[in-house]
Amino acid sequence: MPRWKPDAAERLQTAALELFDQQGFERTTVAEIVQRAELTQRTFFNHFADKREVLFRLSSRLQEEIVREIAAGDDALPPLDAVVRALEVVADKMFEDHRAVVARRHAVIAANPELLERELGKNAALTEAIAAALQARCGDPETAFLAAGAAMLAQQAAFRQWTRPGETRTLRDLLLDAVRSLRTTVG
Amino acid sequence: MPRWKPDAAERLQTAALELFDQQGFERTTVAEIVQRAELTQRTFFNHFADKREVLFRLSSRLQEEIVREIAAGDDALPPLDAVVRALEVVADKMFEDHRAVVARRHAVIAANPELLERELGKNAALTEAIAAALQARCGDPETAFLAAGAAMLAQQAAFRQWTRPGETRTLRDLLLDAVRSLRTTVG
DNA sequence: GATGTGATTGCAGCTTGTGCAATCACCGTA
DNA sequence: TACGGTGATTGCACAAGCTGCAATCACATC
Repeated sequence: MPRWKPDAAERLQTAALELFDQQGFERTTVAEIVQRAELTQRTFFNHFADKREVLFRLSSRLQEEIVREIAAGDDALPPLDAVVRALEVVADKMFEDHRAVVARRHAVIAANPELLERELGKNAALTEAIAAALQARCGDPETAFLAAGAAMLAQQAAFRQWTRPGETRTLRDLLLDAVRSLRTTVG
Repeated sequence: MPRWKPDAAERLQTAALELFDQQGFERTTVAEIVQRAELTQRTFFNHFADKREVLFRLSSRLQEEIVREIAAGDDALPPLDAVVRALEVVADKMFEDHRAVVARRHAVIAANPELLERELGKNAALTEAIAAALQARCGDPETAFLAAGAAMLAQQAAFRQWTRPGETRTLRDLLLDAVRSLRTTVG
């Protein structure tokens, strides 16, 4: 028989999400999480740099997908459209079918300032990565940064709406709406 | 004679900034900071919620000024222009004459992921406050959010440039340039 | 002169996070 | 089958961040 039960990281994430959801992030200790996942504290910190990171297991993959999609896109597209198209593709691939889980996770994050800060950090890193991908194509760093930031702003507005109870439109449609609104508001 | 030396919070901030600048945020302990400021750890945590917060003493005042300036502005201005005007005024009042100190502080923050996350949190809170101030005037929440986010994006681009060594233009001018670039990129 | 206020302090204790060494199933190779 | 390397997990000791509670005592007020 195997020495350990498989999927330690996933078990830790699941246990953590359940506990954070029930009793809040601050009122949950790492000791409780590892007890539920039948592991030890040391193992928790082998998998995750800190207590917050357990909720962001997929963000690096998300960033890779988006950057790849930008690089694979049509070079003739204006920078903002290039990013938006990539976000559409990834929204369909990684979000659309998991609205309930994603909304649940987002509620946990939104309920705690520390987790919110971590998410902002991930978003900022993603924005930088997008800007770098754009710059590899179009050149000008400031344009790349502004296009990346604008796209992420629209994405954020769309995501907020998408996780509202009762909302049924797809994230892709909401993103396109948000881009239209942004063009009106800025232009 | 007075029981304690005055301005404890300011002394703590000064001591912390010096130490962070010399040896980095992570390599500096709260014990070192309070020793330099001639206070105790308990007093440090009476003044600041955590070790990072010592670098953000002025951010609440900054937020108040900007929100007040938006409320005091011309009601007929489109939302983005209303925010930009407020940012211009506050840039002149609180930043323009302190480029060296501000750049120094920004370098310390940029050098550490934890501090960067905290700054992103402050910026997000400021964006929400701006959006709320706009919404009190123009109504639509999504437009308010997008205008606030777009203005903060331009502000961020301008600030980056303003703190570059050798840059001599004013933050106000750089902000207006960034808004123009944003309009081009988005529109 | 009595009294209340508030900034500071000491201390005990919990939680997060790290370095280092040890364990032991699994895998490839001889 | 035997053998040695790999890698995920663990225990332990410890630094550092942060909190609750009670005590101090200059200062202001009456």
